[in-house]
Amino acid sequence: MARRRGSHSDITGPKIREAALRLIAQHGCAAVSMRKIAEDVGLQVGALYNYTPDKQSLLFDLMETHMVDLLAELGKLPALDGPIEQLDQFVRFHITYHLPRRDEVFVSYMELRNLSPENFERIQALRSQYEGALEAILEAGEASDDFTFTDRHITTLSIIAQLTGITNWYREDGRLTIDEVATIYCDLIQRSVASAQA
Amino acid sequence: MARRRGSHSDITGPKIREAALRLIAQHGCAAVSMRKIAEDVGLQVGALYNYTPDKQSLLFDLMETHMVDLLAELGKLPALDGPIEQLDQFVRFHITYHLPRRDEVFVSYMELRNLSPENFERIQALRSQYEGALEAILEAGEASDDFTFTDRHITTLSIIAQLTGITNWYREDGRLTIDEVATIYCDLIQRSVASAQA
DNA sequence: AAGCTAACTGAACAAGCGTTCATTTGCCAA
DNA sequence: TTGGCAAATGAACGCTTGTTCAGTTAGCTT
Repeated sequence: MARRRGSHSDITGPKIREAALRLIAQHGCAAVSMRKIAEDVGLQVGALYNYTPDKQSLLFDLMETHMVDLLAELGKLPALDGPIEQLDQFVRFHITYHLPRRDEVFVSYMELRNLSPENFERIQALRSQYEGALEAILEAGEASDDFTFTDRHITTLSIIAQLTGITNWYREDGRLTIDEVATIYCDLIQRSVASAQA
Repeated sequence: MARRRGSHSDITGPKIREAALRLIAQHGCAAVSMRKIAEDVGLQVGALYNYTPDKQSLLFDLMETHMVDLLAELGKLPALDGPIEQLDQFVRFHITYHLPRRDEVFVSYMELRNLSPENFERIQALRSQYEGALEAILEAGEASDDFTFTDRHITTLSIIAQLTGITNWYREDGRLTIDEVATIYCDLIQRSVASAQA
């Protein structure tokens, strides 16, 4: 066989995805044309269609990849015993995973409304899986009397929002390292759910 | 004088703003054309330009109006004595003001990147003012030993993110009233900043 | 009733959009 | 060295975009 798919494709494919991710995060999906993505990579528009059937699929692929990768990494965490330790682990994982991936997070949250209904549902399902992991920790903590809250599900969503909000203000060259931010949030969140000390 | 500005203008102006806000919140600024806004109101495109010089100004106006109104309402709150009461008041105000204004909140947060640099700065300044009000409460609570946290500014941003996230999942026809949500969040947030009991 | 003018129409503008495809390029296997 | 095919080009498609503007409509003021 001569010239299998992959000689340039291995390089160009990821380059397109990287450019698309960066540009869409910056300007929004509807504001970034296929031509601008191609220009950023150094191609003509037509070439993009060797890598994606259409713009919608490209957007969906970026979002799905992010969510799948996130869940895969979450699954690799070592199992811990107590809910308090598990909550710390989750919070720290969320922060250290998300902060170096600002573009992915931005796109995955802001471009949901530009997905077709079926694509939207698939991303939502992945997101629910992630939220479910946190809610399970809260449930365990409730059972062991480590945690107390008025409404478990809302507490889950509250914590997720709190954590995801970090990507809106965190700057790598700011005064805090990712680890310091993680420590601050572990403290805030543990206190917000901790049962009153006996 | 005959036919002063205002005979139809009083009605059409707000109708355009309402339609623009709703459509932009739903689809994003770049995805909503001036023609779609006009169609929604029942006009031809050209008529819109009697009310806004261009699309950018329309978007900015929607965002600025929201922020200015928000700050005005915040300013009307009765002054309370203790930081704990002030924090409760702020949280409850944020929730009751924002939840019935989902479109405004959505647009004000998601369309920041579609603003020109100078318009962006003006909105950011208004937002900082709002965050400053919360930070002042936290500062007072720190001084009175009611509150304890690792980093005051980050705690401020964290609480704002936590509160603003509510608009992403709250549904008017859901199982909780706005007041119930407010109570849950007052509890969560108070516990996350409260000093250990003596 | 008449006339003024705010409000709106409808057509036009150049530019840009997503997508398609016949054609060219250039690397690799033979 | 040559043939084959993946990869990229470049032009074209019909359509939509934001914005402008000369002209039409209609309601208030006199």
